[in-house]
Order: sequence, then structure tokens, then C-alpha cells
Amino acid sequence: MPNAAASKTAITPRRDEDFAEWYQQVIRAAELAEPSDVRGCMVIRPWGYGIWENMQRQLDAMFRATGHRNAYFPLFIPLSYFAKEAEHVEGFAKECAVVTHSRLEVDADGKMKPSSPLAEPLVVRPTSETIIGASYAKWVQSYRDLPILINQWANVVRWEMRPRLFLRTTEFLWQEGHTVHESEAEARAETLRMLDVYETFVRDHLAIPVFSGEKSESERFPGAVRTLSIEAMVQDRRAIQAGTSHFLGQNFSRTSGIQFQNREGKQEFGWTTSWGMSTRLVGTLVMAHGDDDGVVLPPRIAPTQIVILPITPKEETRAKVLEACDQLARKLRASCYVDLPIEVEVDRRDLGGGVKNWEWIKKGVPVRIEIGPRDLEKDSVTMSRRDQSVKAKEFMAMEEFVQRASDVLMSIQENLYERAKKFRDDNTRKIDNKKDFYDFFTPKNSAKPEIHGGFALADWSGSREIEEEIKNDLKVTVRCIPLGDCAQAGRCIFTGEPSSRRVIWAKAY
RNA sequence: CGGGCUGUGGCUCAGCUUGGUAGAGCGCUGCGUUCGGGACGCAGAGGCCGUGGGUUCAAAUCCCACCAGCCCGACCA
Repeated sequence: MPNAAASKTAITPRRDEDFAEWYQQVIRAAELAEPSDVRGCMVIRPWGYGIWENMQRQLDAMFRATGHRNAYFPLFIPLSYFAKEAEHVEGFAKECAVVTHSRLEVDADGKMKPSSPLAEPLVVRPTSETIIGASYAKWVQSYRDLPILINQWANVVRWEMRPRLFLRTTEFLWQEGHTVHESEAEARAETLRMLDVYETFVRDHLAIPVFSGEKSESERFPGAVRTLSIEAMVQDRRAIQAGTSHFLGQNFSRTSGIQFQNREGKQEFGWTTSWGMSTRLVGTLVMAHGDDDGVVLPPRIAPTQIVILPITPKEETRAKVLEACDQLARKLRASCYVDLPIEVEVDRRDLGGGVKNWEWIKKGVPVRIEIGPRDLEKDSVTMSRRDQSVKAKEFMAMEEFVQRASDVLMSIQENLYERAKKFRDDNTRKIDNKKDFYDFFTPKNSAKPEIHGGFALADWSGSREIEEEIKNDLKVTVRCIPLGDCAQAGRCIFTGEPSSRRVIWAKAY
């Protein structure tokens, strides 16, 4: 049954059978993360955390390069701080974890019970605008103290109803940038600049193309004047917000008292921004590039870029094979891929060769190298790329591979981007009337919906009622309103009213 | 927070209707055979059957309560 074996995929079900289940299975098979006993929370395992660490390191460098510095603010926010900005509280009220006691006591039944109620409850940060604002208020007196350009790497808690690994968990890791500026124009420019950083990062490092734009009023961050986002398409053709950047106007500086004497000598409230990206990106990465054999990692973000698998069928050649593997690893580590030493691992575990090979396939390591006795004789290696068929192998001299390694990684990175972009473009459509719009977003099989839809570019008047109606009918929302001046006036496909431009509609995570 | 379903070795589940010695497959450990490949054989380890209460001579099984998880809604990065 060679055919059956050849068509067998490492992950069951396949993406086209049940995408949601496929996603869970991939994460488990690749050992990225697992659900914990704590409701809605996950354990991020080394391979998944390694991906996050790479994202952190690379994003952090970009923040530094744009003049930002890291700092750290408290996990707990006094309820009174949090409640100052009316829209902000309202937006987050339903998903706050609140600390109300400071100790445990053993009760009559021998059970531990909270005691010593706090004078003021503390909210576990769902986001830090208010607590950071309290510090900024102390730091800012003069226009000379501005801008403040600070980022924080932290965990936050949002008591969501329906958690999914990486995409939506009660606790998640993220970075949140919080800046203060002396003028509206400067703050608005900062918002755009960071959106651009995000777009660049996701495109060049994660190999995922995005659309960027402004959120509609209904999707805006609670308390923001303007929310920008980047929107990626994953393989079930749904949209996923990969990063956001908010222009907060003076809303938060007013409530936090961030005030300064401006160049004219007058008191003025600071103009603030905030922007963030989270571990959700790991899930995005999985859904954007993964295949029916598991995760497929872009080389730039892979914790291990090249894994070397020693083939040791005979005891007498074992030592030599391992030595050759170590030697190759050393050479590779001495060479660079995008300015950093190549990350190599020799998998010496005492396991069946096939098992090992498949483990790395499922983990999505970009390049697998096999070295066995026959390779030793010819001083060659066998290479497999994760962006190509699992069975595909390329043979070359060891020295040649050392020379080419960086190029191979680059080629995989490019290939993944091109593939993702083609998928996105193939499933993005201009739509000019309501019927086509509804057809586009309606699955043929309503009992077991197949993968359908995508991004629809359609004119919209900006009416909130229409937005609501579409959401109720199709679960489709405005993902973003593209920026830029390539806008073309048209007519809203739902109402016929004038529209200034097409906006991007999709079902979203 | 509403509506439905499910809690049994690490994982997926059978057993429950009709109460009577706790099971299978995968995984794990050991030995052997294979092996440029997710192989096979044999032997083994591992379970307060979600928690608490009740009925009963006897409860994984029947009854009640609670807790947790999954799916479908409302909420969201």
C-alpha cells in the first residue's frame, strides 16, 4: 500500500476537513503549547516559547531602532485608576480579573479561604494605559520632557469566554508601547510609524502579508480616538488582527493628569498613543503557513533553523557519523543568516530515524539534514526543505551545503511569503453588490461549512447599522478601512449611499 | 451568562441501559529482531472511574448537588 502511505498526513484531520481541529492538533503535535488546568490559560512549551522569544528579540530591536526604550509597570491596577476613562472601563469591565483579598486562612472545615479584604480592589491589568499614565503624569512637566517613548513586555489577563490556544487565552504575553507627545500631529505620526513597524515585522520576519488600515468606530479600542490595525488572512480565509496601534488623543492624559507647559508657556494635556502585539502571532503563524504535516516555520523566526539527523544504522560507523554531524553544526554556526549565526541542532536522541524525522516535520523546522555512512563516504549530505514535499531530498557536498545554507533559508523565507501572498490575493475580491457579497460569505454546505469567503473589498457608507446587520447575518465585519490616498469614491453596495472608498470585510478570529 | 454534550491510566475511548474482581488501542519502560526511517515480537509499569453526599449487603454503573471541559450563541487581541 505505498500510495496510502504516501498520502498519509502527519496531522489528522486535514485542514480542509476541520480547520479548527487541525489547528489544535498541530499545536499539540509540534509541542508549541498545551491547555493547563487553569481555566483558559495555556502552558507555552519550549518550542512555542522559542518562537515567541525570537519575535520578542526581533521586534524589540525594531522598537529600539525607532527610539523606544523598555520599562516595566505594575501588574495590579487600582480600581480607581482603571475607572477614570469611561469608555475604557466599559470596554474592559466584563473581562477583568479582580484581586480583592490579600491572604488565606484555614476555615472550620480545614479549607483555605481568602481573608483580609483590600481597601481598594486591584484589577489585574488587561492593558496598562491607566497605570502607566499615572507614572507619566509625574514624569512630564515641560514640553522638554517629551516625547516619552516606552515599551513594556508583559503578561495581561482578559477573562474571555471562549479561549483557544494562542488566539485567545485568559492570560497572554504581549508588548505594549505607550508614548506621550507634545502635539497631536506628532502622536498621530507615531501611531502610523508603529503600524508600519508591525507591518514590516510581520511581512519580513513572519512572511505574512497584511492589509493595514483604520478600524471602524465599532471596533475601536475603548477610549481611543483612532485605532489602526494590520489584518492577516489565514488558511481558512478568515482574518486575524495581527497588531494594533492607537491614537488616544488627550483622552487618557486628561484622566491621568499628564500635563505639561508647552512652548507657548501654557498648560496642555499630552497626546498619547499605545500599540501592541501578542502571542496571538504564534497562532497566526501556525494558521498562515502550516500544512497537513504540521507547523511550517519561516526561517527568521524558527528556534532551530537547521536540524541535523545522524543516520546510524551500523554500530561501527556511529561515532564517525556523529562526529561529522558535530563538525557540520560547528561550521554552520560559524556562518550567518540575516546577520545572526545560524541556529543548528544535532538530534542525537536514541530514537528511530523515521520518528525523529517526523517530529521535526511536525515542528516545522525549515531545513533537515541527514548524514549517514553513505554520505560520509562521499562527504555529502541529504537535505530536505520544509516548504517542499516531505519526501523531496536534495544531495550535495557537505562544503557546498555550508556555502548555500544561508541562501536556502532565504529562499524558504521568500517562498513562504510568496505562497501566503498568493493565497491572500487569490481569496481577496472586489465585490460590487449585496447579492455577490452574501454569496461570497455563505457556505454551500450549511450543515458542515466548507472553507469559504475571504477578504471582500466593497464600498460602504460608514453606517453603523449596516455594519451591525452584516455582522448578524453573516458574522462578517469591517476588518479595516485602508489608509492612503488611492481611494476611489463609489457607492455603498448595501445602501447606495456615497462611499469614499472600498473597505475590507471578512470573518474574523 | 443562556442552550446542548462530556468527565474512566499520559492520550483517544469502551464498560453504565440490566449495580457484583477496572478494560482496549496508542503512548511509556525493558529485552530481542529490524532500521537511510514514523517497523515488529515478547514481557512489564501505570487508575481513590471529576468532587461531595445519598440509595444498597455491594456503586464507574442508580439518585441529588457541585466542579471542570467541549460545542453553539452574546464578548474579545
